[in-house]
Formats: sequence, structure tokens, C-alpha cells
Amino acid sequence: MLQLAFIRQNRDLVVERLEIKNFKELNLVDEIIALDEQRRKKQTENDELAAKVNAASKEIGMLMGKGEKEAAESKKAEVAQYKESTKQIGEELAAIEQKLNDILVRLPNLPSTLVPKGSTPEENLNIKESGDEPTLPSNAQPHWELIKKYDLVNFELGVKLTGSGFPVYKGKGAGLQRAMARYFLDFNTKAGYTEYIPPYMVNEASAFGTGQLPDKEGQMYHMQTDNFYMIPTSEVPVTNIYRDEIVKESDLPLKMTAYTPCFRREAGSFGADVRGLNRVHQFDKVEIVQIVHPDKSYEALDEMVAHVEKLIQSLGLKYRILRLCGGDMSFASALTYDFEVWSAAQKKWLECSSVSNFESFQSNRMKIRFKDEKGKPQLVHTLNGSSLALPRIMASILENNQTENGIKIPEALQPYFGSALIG
RNA sequence: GGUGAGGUGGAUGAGUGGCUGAAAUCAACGGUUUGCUAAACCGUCGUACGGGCUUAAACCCGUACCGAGGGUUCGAAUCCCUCCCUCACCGCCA
Repeated sequence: MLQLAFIRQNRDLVVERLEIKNFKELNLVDEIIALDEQRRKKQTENDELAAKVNAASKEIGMLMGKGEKEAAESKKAEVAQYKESTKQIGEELAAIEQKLNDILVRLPNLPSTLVPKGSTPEENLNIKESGDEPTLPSNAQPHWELIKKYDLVNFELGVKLTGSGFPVYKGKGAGLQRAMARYFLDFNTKAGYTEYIPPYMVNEASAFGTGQLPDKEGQMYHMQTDNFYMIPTSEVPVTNIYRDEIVKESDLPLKMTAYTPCFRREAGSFGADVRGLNRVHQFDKVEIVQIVHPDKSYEALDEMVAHVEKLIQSLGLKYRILRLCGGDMSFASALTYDFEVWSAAQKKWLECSSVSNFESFQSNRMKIRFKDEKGKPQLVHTLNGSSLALPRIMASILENNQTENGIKIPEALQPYFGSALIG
């Protein structure tokens, strides 16, 4: 969430930036400022009263020690007078704080100055397109047909076991998935990311920390009995590793990677968008996360974008990089680059990575800080990106690399997959 | 799931009603000493919010926080209640 002091001091800027993010309830900004003022007044009142009570209590202790019972009793009576008002002021203060916090938590992050205006995916800025258009055989098929042909993924079986959107990978399909995961992880650890295997369910505090709650409540699977959430991305558990920590400045940047399944309810999708592996409820993803010094976060973002680009290039896929417009960005992000790979038979771009700088939006919720040279705690910046989401990469590889004889496996994956062709 | 023990600052750990925002030790940081390292010695060493304060810093003052929430009391780390978590043993089990 945004820092209160920042909103207070930059009211106009906040409103202007929120507009770019297509945020409608701009009146909340002034409401926050008004509530904050009330809060400070109330707290001063509250503190002064508490100070009086504390002072009187100390005196009572001393008087009792000296055996001056009379004087002590009269002091007690004095404190009793404060009692009523302490309770009332305390309650008022708590109510104001509650209200303030409720609103604060609903404000999305401010987009960086690089973010283009816009409200739909069409308004995203296409900043780079690269890679060769593959030459397909005349009888080229979309990946959901290829999957059947080579018996790689069974969607109907997933429906039987769970429901739609829970694919079952089989044989070479399972093998390709495993090969991708290992290759991506190796690629990341070689670049200095430490591998983690986190829990696949998180508690409320973790889901709140990265911004999934309360904003995206409905997008996560919720285990009611234990009040856990299935992770929609490993960003959630991995970033929360450092929740409520004050790290050493010299330990920054912290770089982490994790391979996990991701669970998304994604209600309301239909049609070609959800055919095959395009959009599913459970999919695997390798994620990278960085926790960095606030002065270095945009440098880190560029580094991560370059890293993901290199990985996609190594797979020989045609791709493009988009800078998301205000309306298409996530709640918590300040700047997001999406990577899309070309799925040649569907003639469709498939999002396979999203790399974002959250600045201090997440760290303010999670209270991840470091001590600067003066010893003052300061919020870190957090970033994350997919490196990469597996199913759409698989879809793209299958479609782009299909030949009369079978599917060619990208060279980089061959050592992991164990062969050069699915035939 | 059963039984027992326990949750205190970066760590260990003392503290059972006022002198405790919290002993002591370790770690960390600054310094003295030293040919270097080590040792020794001195000093510093929680966070948040509010006020002094005006843009900021420094500093000073206040308030809150000893797992979370409530209660008793003039006063709670300390007493009571509820919840959460951890550890040990048993049961079950990959």
C-alpha cells in the first residue's frame, strides 16, 4: 500500500497518477487526508491523557510506598475521572484508524511515469518484437490437436479427476514439462537466484502482503477449514519470506527463484481463450523475485527483463515485449512488462511472463525494510517476474516447432528432455 | 488426534504487579590498542505513531508494543479468559 506520509505531502500527484491507472474512486484520496488529520489530532489527545494517567499512577505507587494512604486514595479518584474519557477517545481513535486503513488498503499502487495511459490491452505499448516466424507444414495444427496426436496432455482425464482447467500431463508431455522446469531453474540459479521450494498454500497475512487480498479474493482457491489460500503464483510465498524483517543493506539485492504450481480460479473466461493450454486453473511456473535497495529497483527491473528475454530467445521462440498501460496493470504494480510468445498455428500471442516493479507497495504491507547508513529503517523495493510460465511455452513450442516427422525440441532443452524430437 | 512444556529485543536468556522498554551474555556497529590477525578495553546498539516543527535532518518529549485479542487494577511482560503458534512425548501416516 501507499505510504500515508507520501499521500499527505503529494496529494495532487497521487490523484493524477491514480487517474492513469484508471482508478475511479479518486475522492478516497481526500478522504484519506482528512481522516489522517483527524487521526493525528485524536492521537495527540489520547497520548496526553494517557501521560496524565501514567504520571498519576506512578505517584500513587510512591505514596503507597511511603504509607500515605489518604493522598494515594485521592489520586486514585483523580485517575478515575480520566477513565471515562480515555475509553471514549481510545475507541474513537481506533475507529478512525480502522476506517483509514480500510481505504488505504484499497488504493492501488501509483504507476511510474513510463506507464502509458489506457484502459484495455490494446493500449499496451509494444516496445519490442523479435524472433522468426516459423514455417509450418501445410497441415499445421493448434497445440490442443498436437497434444492429442502425441498423447502429451489429457484434459478430459483432468475433468474426471478434478474439473475443467486441470490438465493431466502424460508421457513425453510430462517429460517436456519437467525438462522446462529444470532448464528454467538452472538458467535462473546461474544468474545468481537462490532456489526455494515454498509451501503451495499460504495464510491470510501472506496473501495480504503481496496484494492478493483484499483485492483479488475471488481469484484464489480458499481452504475454508484452515483459512489457507492456494498460491496463485510463487511470488506470494517467496516474497513473504522476508515479511516483517529488517535486512542488512549489504545483503541487497536478494534474488530468489522458485518452481511451483499456480492455482487460479479465473472466473468468467470462455471461448478460444481457454482452449487447450491457453488458460487453465492449475499450471506450473518458475518465478524470479528480487528484493532491492529503492534506488536500484528500475535497474533491477531492466536486468530482469533482459534475463527473461535471454531465456525466451534461447528457446528460439518469436516473442514481443509490452509495457502495460495503466488500466491493464495489476493492483500492486508500478511498472510491468509482459512477454508474449507467438503461437503460430493459433496465430495468437500468449502471455508467458510478466515482470513488475512494485516499488514499496508490497514492502509497506509486509514491512520489509533495511537500515540505511544512518541506521534508519527504510522500505525496500520488491520485484518479480515469470521465468517462465510453462503451459504457454509448451503450446508455443508445439505449434511453432511442428514438422511432418514430429515436434522439434529446442536445442537448449534437449539435454534436459533427453531427445531432439517428439515423434 | 491425545498429553505435557513454552512463546520476552538480531540470537541466547533473566524478569511473577510500580524502581522494567525491559538484566546479563553473544552477535553487530564505532573507537582505543596492535606490524597483521586475534585478544583486551571503551562506547553505541528495538520498532511504530504523535508532538516540539516550519521543507528536511539532528535532537528532545510523549504514547504504544514482551505471540494475538479481551479482562482485572490507580498501575500488567508479570494476574484472569479466549484464540493462534512452537517444541517434546504418544497415536496415526507419506
